[in-house]
Amino acid sequence: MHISTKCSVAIHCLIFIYEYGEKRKVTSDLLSLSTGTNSVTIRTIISGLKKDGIISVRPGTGGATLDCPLSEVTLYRVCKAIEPDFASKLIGVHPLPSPLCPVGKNIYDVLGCSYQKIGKDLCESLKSITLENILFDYHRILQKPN
Amino acid sequence: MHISTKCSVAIHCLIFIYEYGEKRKVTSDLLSLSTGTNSVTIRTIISGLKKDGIISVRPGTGGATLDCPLSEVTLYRVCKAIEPDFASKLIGVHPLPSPLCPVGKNIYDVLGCSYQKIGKDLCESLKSITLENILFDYHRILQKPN
DNA sequence: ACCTCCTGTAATTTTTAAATTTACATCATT
DNA sequence: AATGATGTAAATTTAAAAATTACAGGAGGT
Repeated sequence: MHISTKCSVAIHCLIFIYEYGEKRKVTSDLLSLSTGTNSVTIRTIISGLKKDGIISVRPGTGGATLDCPLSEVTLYRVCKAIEPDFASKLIGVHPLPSPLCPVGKNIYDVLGCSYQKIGKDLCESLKSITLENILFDYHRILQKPN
Repeated sequence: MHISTKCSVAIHCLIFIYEYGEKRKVTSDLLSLSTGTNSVTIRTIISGLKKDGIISVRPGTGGATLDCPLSEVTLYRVCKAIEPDFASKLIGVHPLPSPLCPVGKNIYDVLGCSYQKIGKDLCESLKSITLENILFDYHRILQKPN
């Protein structure tokens, strides 16, 4: 049905970790401040990224660092890490079509044919953008006056 | 942020109108029953499709009919008709990043670069599927035993 | 001309999903 | 042991989507 803002928060965190992860300890509280998102949400996102091997989090004492080449971190991988079945709920389907109507009885399967393709195409599109690309944009925007 | 279930309801309505629009008067109440969606929502969807020239609705007495070759009705056109700026809100962005943080201050613009491309790709994908394709799937599924 | 059935919208309420808050167990370092 | 983190679970709050209610038209039948 939708890709949540979690994806945006995740990328925000990854940029932050890349930029500051070596110099200082990047905790969920710090990311919470930078993103304006509460720290529990940050931790679930971070937890997903960690499980996927994109970042690692120092146990006990805390702090996150990138654990993967920038060019291998695609938007697809980020979305998948934080919401494994995001692609299948891109477009919502009305839940109560009439089983007495030939259209209503079959609409779910019919839409499935097309929506699967749309989902696959979206995944390809998300795979085409990497954290490397995004950091390039970030630095370009940073250097712009004002 | 997401493509709503309205898109699915719209396609359901279009299939229904194609199948029964000539034989009987397809009203919003009938579509409401078939889709399991209330008739006001149906009417706003129908209204969008009408404005786009996909269907026409007999004024006063009611009833909708297809007004466009099946091959020209793409999913893109349907989505656009019922939600003109659907592509720009595909992926949500967290609304309150810190303006004091270099990342927070620029994240909106940075994400914009990538999200615009994703949005464009999605539109292309949606353009590749027509009502003709969907009706083909529908009839194929109808003919399957059980 | 009037009644009926339908559309088109506006305004409100309900429902549902997402995000926040609260709470606490656990894990390293000091 | 004490501190400052993470990792989750459960409950509350918030915000978005859909349903409901209400009503002003339009066209055709009688």
